[in-house]
Amino acid sequence: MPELAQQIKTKKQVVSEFRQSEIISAARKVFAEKGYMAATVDEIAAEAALAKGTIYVYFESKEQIYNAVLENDLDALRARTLEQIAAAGTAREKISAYVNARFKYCEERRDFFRIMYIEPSSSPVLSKAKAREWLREPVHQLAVAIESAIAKKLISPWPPELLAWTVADLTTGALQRRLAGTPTTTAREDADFLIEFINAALRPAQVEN
Amino acid sequence: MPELAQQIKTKKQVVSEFRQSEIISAARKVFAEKGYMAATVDEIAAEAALAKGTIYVYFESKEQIYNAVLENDLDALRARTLEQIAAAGTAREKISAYVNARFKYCEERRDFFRIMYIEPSSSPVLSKAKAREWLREPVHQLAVAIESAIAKKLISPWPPELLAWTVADLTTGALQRRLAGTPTTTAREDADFLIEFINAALRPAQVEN
DNA sequence: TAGACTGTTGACTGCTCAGTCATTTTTTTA
DNA sequence: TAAAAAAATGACTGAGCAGTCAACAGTCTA
Repeated sequence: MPELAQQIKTKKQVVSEFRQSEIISAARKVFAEKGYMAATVDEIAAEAALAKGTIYVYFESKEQIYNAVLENDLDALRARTLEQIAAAGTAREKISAYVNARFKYCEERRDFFRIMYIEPSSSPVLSKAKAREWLREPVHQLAVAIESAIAKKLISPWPPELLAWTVADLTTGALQRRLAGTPTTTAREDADFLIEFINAALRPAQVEN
Repeated sequence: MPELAQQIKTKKQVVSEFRQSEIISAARKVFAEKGYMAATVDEIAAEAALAKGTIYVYFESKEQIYNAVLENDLDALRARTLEQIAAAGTAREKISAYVNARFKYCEERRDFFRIMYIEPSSSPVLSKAKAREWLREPVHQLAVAIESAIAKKLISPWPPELLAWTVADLTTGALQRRLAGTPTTTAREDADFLIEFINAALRPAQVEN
């Protein structure tokens, strides 16, 4: 009965994945609150309403849980950002799309962003270098679009990669500030300001006649 | 013999301060490498070539050592940035001064910046909120200068505080990127690009005739 | 329903590390 | 140079926590 075996195995996997995602959700919350080092596996277990032993059935270590949380969310963020960028037409629109995608995702997944922005890179975990790797592709897409816009003289001739990273920095900075305090402005206002600011900088210098 | 007592006490204080600053230096290095949580007092002691017990003669706790490191360096950074801003004339020059002061200090005090940019805020330590407090004043000075430049129509009419924080974000972002990887550009190039970029954005929109 | 099997549990173990303090070393005083 | 004072030391203690595992609970099979 190979089909049945197949069936059983699949069911098992489904349950296992469900448990894993439950644990990841609990861990995300705890890590966002305490940071990697200060968070305990007991807390994650309590948050997930499971015993510690059960956690270790589905994950090998605290570190692996942490990596699972980050990989999961970084992957989704990357996919979404790339999607939005691809859907946009001009370089300026792609930049808007980038900024907006980040702001939106940050609102939706506050805990993930807290981990991203607040976590030390020096833990024995997925380093910020690895995380940066994940963020690289969207930024690179921006750079490509910027490059061709520069060729068409639509925007000032600056190094495209540098410009793209600058857009990323502005977005990160604004989001970090929002996460750090109680923001006095709405996310929309902040995002719009950023986009306006970037567009102003990109405006090619007026040609002297 | 009050003078002698005075003398003795002063000498004691001098020695004590010397020891403290030795410990702070060692701690800065270790914290920069490992982060607050992962760093151990034993490592700091080894780095300072002292026994752990001696550390506890001059500081009450690991947390206090950490705070001493940050307060010390944040204070110097703030003072220097304010100085440079004050010395500059126009708003644009003040912005340059801000960016340059940060870049310079970052080169000089790599370890401090590593702690600043890489440390979790969630440790039971001087929070990023407190650190932000320290960074607030220079940014505010920038905002003041920007405000009056806007009044003179020298730069685009955007919210001054927001603009000032944007300058800070750009600087922080660029420095973080430099610290994260092996930079392919010089600090000068990065700083100059930033300043150019900001100036381009600040350029008032050309008036249509 | 007995027995086998799968998933869950939380008390327990071993290790790390912040902080202590009785002892030793160095410096000062007389 | 001997006694007293100050500074430095590092072995030790207790707390906290990652990871384990023998026992238990729930589910399926014959």
